[in-house]
Amino acid sequence: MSNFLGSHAINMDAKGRLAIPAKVREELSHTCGGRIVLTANADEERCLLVYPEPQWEALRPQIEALPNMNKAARRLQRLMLGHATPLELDSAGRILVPPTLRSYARLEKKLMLIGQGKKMELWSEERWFSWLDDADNEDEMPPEMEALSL
Amino acid sequence: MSNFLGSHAINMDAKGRLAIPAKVREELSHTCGGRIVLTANADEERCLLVYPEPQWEALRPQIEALPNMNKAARRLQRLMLGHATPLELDSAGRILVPPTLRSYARLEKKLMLIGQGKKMELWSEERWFSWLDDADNEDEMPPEMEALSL
DNA sequence: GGGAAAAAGTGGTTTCTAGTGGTTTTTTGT
DNA sequence: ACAAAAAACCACTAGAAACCACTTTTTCCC
Repeated sequence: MSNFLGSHAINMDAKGRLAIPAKVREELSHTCGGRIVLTANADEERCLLVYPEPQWEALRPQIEALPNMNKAARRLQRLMLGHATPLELDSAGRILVPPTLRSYARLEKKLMLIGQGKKMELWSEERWFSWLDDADNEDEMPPEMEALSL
Repeated sequence: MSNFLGSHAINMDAKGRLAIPAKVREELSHTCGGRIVLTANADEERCLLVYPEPQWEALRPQIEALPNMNKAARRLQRLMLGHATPLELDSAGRILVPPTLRSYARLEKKLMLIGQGKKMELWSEERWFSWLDDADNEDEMPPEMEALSL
C-alpha cells in the first residue's frame, strides 16, 4: 500500500512534461511499477489527483456505479472519469500532462506536488499558496474529526 | 467491456466530420469493431452520447420498456430513441455527425469528447467549459457518494 | 572538507503518425 | 438524364512522442 507524504516543488517544461522527484519515483515503482492515473479533483479546489493505478482501479467502479440521475453524482463522474488518464513515466522519469488537465488545474511552470497518503495532489504553485493563505475553515467538522487527538 | 476515460479536444470540419482521437479509436475497434451509436442526452445538459453498439443494444430495450404514461419517461424515449443513429468510422477514423444531432447539441467547430466509462459524451467546447465553471453543486448527494473516500 | 563519480533534472532533435483538407466518384432526387 | 449532394478516396502538413545529449546537484570516499 502506497504512502505518499510531504510536498515537493517541481517545474513543468514548455511541452507539459514534469519530472517526478526521485523519492516519489521510488515509492511509485514498487507500488505500481510506475503506472499511475492522473485525474481532476472533484471538489472546489482545482487541482489534479495522482493515483497509483491499483488505487484508481479500486475507486473507479464505485464512481461508475453512482446513480447518475442525480446531479451531484453526474458532476463527480464527469470530472473524475472524464479526466482520468493513465500515464507512464518516460525514460527520464517524467510524465506528460495532457493539455485538458493542464488547463483544468491552471498549471503553468511552477507546480506543487502534495502527498496525501494513498494519493498525491498536483497544484499550481500560485494556487497552492493562495489556498494556504485563505484557509476559510468555516465548515463544521464530521464527528470522526472532532474525536481526533493530534 | 469498454472503458472510456479522459477528455479530448477535437475539431469538427465544415462537413460535420470529426476525427476520433487515436487512443479512443483503438478502444472502439476492439469493443465494437468501430460500430457506434450516437444519440441525445436526456438530462438538462445538451450533449450527445456515444455508445459502442453492444452497449446501446443492452440499453435500448430498457428504454423501450419504460411505462410511457409517465411524462418523464416519454421525454426520455423521445430524446434517446428518437435521436439514436448508428455510425461507422470512415477510412480516416472519422464519423459524420447528422445535422439533427449537430443542432440538438449546438455543436460548432470546437468540441470536447468526455469519457464516462461505458460511454462517452460529446459537447460543444463552449458549453462544456461553462458547465465546468457553473459548479452549481446544490443538489444533495446520494448516500453512496457521501460515503466515498477519494 | 574537497574532489570525483553517479544520479537527477533539463532541454533539444528527429522521426512518425494522427489529423486535416481537398478531389473524385457514386448515389439520389427531380 | 442531369444536377446536386453525399460518401469514399487520397495526399499533405503539423504536432506529438520517442530518442539522445548535456548540465547541475548530491553523495560517497579519500
